Amino acid sequence: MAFEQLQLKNQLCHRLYMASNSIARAYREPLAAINLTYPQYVVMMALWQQDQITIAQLIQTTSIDGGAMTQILKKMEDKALLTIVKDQDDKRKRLVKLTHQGQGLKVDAAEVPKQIMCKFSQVDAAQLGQLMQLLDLVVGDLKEN
Amino acid sequence: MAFEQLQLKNQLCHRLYMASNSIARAYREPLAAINLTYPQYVVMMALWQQDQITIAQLIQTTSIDGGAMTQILKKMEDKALLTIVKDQDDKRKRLVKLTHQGQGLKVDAAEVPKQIMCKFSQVDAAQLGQLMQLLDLVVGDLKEN
DNA sequence: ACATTTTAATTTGCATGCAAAGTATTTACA
DNA sequence: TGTAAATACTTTGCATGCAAATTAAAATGT
Repeated sequence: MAFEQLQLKNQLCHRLYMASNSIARAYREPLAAINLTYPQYVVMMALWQQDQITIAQLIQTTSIDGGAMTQILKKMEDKALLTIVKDQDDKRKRLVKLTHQGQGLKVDAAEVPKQIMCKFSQVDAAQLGQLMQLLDLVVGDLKEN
Repeated sequence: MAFEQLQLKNQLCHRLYMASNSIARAYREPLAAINLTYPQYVVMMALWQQDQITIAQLIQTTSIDGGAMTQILKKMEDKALLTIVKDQDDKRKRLVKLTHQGQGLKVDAAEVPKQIMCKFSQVDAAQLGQLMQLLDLVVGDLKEN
């Protein structure tokens, strides 16, 4: 029997696993400088894009797990980056809102992507674009069942 | 000031985050059928490729964190998939060895990649190959420094 | 209106990823 | 040779990702 399919080096999943961990690791230092973890940074990016959204919308935008989101938001609220208030129209929902401090962090955060881009020497911008397109296709294929 | 770099939809890291989680999620069911978690599956693939290696070699091959590896191997040993013995030449080292049962699992595991490939409809084999190459470049760039 | 179902969040338990500290051996070096 | 440095693992603490159970509130159906 042929087991090429079980060769680690032929596995897309393992490439993604390594690439995802690698880039998360690369973000760790720059993000630590502004006191954010990676998922917290993703939440901030979502809120800088659109503020005053429900937790469900935040989950939708970020693809972060709901169970994790509760914990992440709690820590971010402790750091006074945002506040969470009940939606008066639908009391099941809770609205997430950036604080002044949370909004201000955007300026410092803008440095983070630049620092990351500096790390790329073998890959050019066109290839990164192509890579993102391919990743979108993969995510799309895996989305529905 | 322009903040395009902080747009979530322009971030490679977020694409990788989603793609990696998506594919890990896709593996969950098929792997549960053979009672393996994803990292455990990676360890098994490494061992099916080369058995009787040290934990350091296993870490090198799989890119799994050392601290996590200890725990993962412990659970796999409990499931009787492998055994761990001290290397008599260098007593710091420990050798990981598949059990008969661990070796036998390879046949069932061979079905897993096939089931995953079935999920891809938008992406063809050539694109998957290209994607893997690009991911290698990214990992390479992020490796040093 | 009332019960059922659906939606929005939180909570809990398990399995990592990762940094940092700790232990046991082995190597290297003065 | 004796001590410092390096190597191979393990342990611990924190932050998720995810599934499953739970709670609260709103929407549906009869």
